[in-house]
Amino acid sequence: MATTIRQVAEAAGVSIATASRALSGSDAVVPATKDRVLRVAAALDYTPSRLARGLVTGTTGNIGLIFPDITNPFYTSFLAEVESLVGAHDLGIVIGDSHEDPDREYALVRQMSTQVDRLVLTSSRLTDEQIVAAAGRLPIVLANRRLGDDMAMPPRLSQMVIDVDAGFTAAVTHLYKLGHRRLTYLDGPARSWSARQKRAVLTRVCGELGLNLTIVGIERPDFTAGLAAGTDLDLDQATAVLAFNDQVALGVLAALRARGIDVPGRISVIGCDDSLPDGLAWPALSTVDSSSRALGALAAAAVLDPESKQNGSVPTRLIVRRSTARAAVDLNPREEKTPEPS
Amino acid sequence: MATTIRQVAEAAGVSIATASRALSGSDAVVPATKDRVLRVAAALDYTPSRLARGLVTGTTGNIGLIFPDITNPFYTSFLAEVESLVGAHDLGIVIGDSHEDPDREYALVRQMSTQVDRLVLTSSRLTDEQIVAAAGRLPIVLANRRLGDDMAMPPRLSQMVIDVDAGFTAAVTHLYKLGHRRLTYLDGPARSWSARQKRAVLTRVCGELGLNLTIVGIERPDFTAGLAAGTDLDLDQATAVLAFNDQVALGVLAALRARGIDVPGRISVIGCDDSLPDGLAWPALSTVDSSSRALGALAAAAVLDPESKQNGSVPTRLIVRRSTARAAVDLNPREEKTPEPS
DNA sequence: TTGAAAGCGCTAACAG
DNA sequence: CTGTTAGCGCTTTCAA
Repeated sequence: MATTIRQVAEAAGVSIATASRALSGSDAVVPATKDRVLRVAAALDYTPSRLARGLVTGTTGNIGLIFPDITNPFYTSFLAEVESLVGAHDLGIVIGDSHEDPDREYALVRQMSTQVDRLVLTSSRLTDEQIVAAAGRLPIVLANRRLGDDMAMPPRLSQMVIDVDAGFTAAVTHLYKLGHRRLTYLDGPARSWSARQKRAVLTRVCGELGLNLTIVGIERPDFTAGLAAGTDLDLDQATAVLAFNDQVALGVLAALRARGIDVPGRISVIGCDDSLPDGLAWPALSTVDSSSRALGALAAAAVLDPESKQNGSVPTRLIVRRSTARAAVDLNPREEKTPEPS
Repeated sequence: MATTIRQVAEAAGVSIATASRALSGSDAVVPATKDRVLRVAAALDYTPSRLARGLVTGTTGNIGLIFPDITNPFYTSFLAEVESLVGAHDLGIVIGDSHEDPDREYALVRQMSTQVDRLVLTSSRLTDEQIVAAAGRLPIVLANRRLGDDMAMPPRLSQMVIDVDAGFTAAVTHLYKLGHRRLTYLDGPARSWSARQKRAVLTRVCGELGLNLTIVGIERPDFTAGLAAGTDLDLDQATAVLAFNDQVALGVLAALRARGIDVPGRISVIGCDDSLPDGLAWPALSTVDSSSRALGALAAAAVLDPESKQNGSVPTRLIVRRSTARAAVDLNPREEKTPEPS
C-alpha cells in the first residue's frame, strides 16, 4: 500500500540499510548517495512507518495523556498547553478519557503502554498501588495528584500538583477580614485528590479562624451544577460562597443574578483556577489562581526531560476582583435576625 | 522489559502460535489450553504490543484527529463527542493541532498516517489536492469542510458539514422582521471553509432582503476578540450583530454591558453554535444551533462504519432567546438622526 | 488442535 | 562508506 523503505532503497539503487541511514540523517553516508536517497524518497512520497520503527527501537515517539473527563475545561486547557509544548518536538499525542472510572483508566494505561513512551495521568482516579504498577510498565507523569507519603516513590514516576494551600488560605482570610463568618464551599468530584486537598485546607483554615464552613457536594464541577447550587443556596446559611472551580462559580453568579441577589452586596463569591477570560464573569470574579495551563507546562517539561526533578508544584494566590466585598449582614446573625413573618 | 507473548507461551508450555490464538479468542484451541494460556497471561500481566500487532495485521486500532486549534471549544466538544463514541470500541485516539498552519497540518497527516487506521480532519486548512493526496494514504473523514464540486471524490473520503443555510437564513429573516435593516457580522478565520459558507449565505440573504451588511474581521473567534469587537462597535452602523460563534457573541454581550448599552433594547445580538449552557449568557443568547457535537457524532459514525454514506450534514436552525428584539431605532436613521452636539 | 516458519517495515550490529 | 544479517513482537499460512 504505502511506500516502504525497501522500495526507496531499490529505486535509489542502494541497500535498505543505506537507505535507512540516509533517511535518518546519519553522517555515515556519502553526501551523493544520501542526496539520491532523499530525492527518491521525496519523489515516492515515502513516510517511515512509526510502528516498525518503534518495534525495533523500543521508542514510539508518542506520549499518552489520560483525563477523567475531557469535557472539563480544566483538562482541555491542560491538553492545549501540553500539546503546544510537546507537539513542537514532533511527538505524537495519544489521549484517553476514563470518564472518572478507575477500571477504564487502568485499561487505558495498559492499552497505551505499548504505544507511547511516557504517560501523563491527570487527576488519576487509580489507587497508589495501581499507579506504582503503571510506573513499572513505563515512565509516568502524575499531574494533579500525589502519592501518599507512605508510598515508596518509584524511580520512573514524577508528580506535579497545584499547591492550593496559599491560595485557599488567602481566600478564606480575605473573606474573614471582610467580616464574613459563614462560608459555603461547593465541593469537587468525590474521587478527586485535588478536591480532597482543597477541602482539607479549607477545613483547617476555617477552623483556625473560627469561620463556619458548610460543604456542599455537587454532581459535576461545571456551570450547570453551579447554577443549581446557586439556585438552592440558602442565604441564611452563608455570606460567602467559594467554588471548586470557576465554572461552578460562574453558575452560582448566574443563579444569583436570576434570583435578583446582589453580588457582592448581599453575598460574596470566589472561584478557582482563574480560567475565565477577562470580562466574562459579571461581576468580575475573585478567584484562586491555579492554572491548569501552568500544570500542563510542568507536565510537558517532565515529559520532555526525563532528568527533570520528580516533584513539581504550581503555586496559587488569590486574585481579588469585584465579586467579593465586605459582609453586609451582621457578624452574628442568629441572635439579631428579625423573626420571619409566619 | 514488558512481558511478551513468547514468555506467556513458554510459561504455559505451548507454542507462540497457540498462545496467540488463545489470546485473540480463536475457537481453534481446545478450551483447557486456552484457559491455561489466559491464566498465565493474566498472572504475567501481559499486554499485547499494539505496534507489533499493527505491523503484521496492517491495522493499528487507532484513529487520528487533527484540529486547527484545540483551544477552541468548538473542537474540544467535537473531540469529546468523538471520544465517547469511538473510545467505547477501544480504539486509541491520536490527536494533532495544526495551529492553523497548512504545512504543519500536512506534516501531521503524514506522521499519523502510519499509526492510525482512519483520520478525521476538522476544518482542514489543506488544499483540495492535498486532501485527495491524503485520502490516497488512508481513509479520511473530512469534518466541517467539503471538497470543491469540481474535484473528483476519492473513494476513501467522506465529508460532513454543518449546513448553515437554514439557520443563517432564519437568523437574518428574523432580524428583518423585527425591523432591523443594518447588520454587522463578526466573521471567522480567514482560511476557514465554514466561515466562507456563513459569509456567503449572509451576503446572499441580506442582498435579497435589502439589509445592509457590514462584515468585520476578527483575529480569533473567541471571547476576547468578541469583547474587543463589542467595544469598538459603532452603534450608528447597525442595530444588530451576528457573530461567527457563541464565544464571540458572549464577548460582544460583555462589552455592551460594560458600555451600558442595553441588549436587546438598543441592539440585538445573535450567536452561533448553541454551545453555551443554559443561563450562561446574559441576556440569554439567540443563536443558530449548529452543534459541533452533532458533527462529531457524524464523524464518529463515519469512522466506525466505513460503509456509511460519504456525505453527511448537520442541519441548523435559529433558536430565539432574549438577546434579539424589535429594532428600537428608526428604519432610516441617517435622515432623522439628531445632530451631535459639537 | 497444535507447532514451525515466514514476514510485517524498520534499525542496529557486524563485516567488508 | 556500504551491504548482510538478525531480530523487535506479533499473526498467519502451511503442515503435521
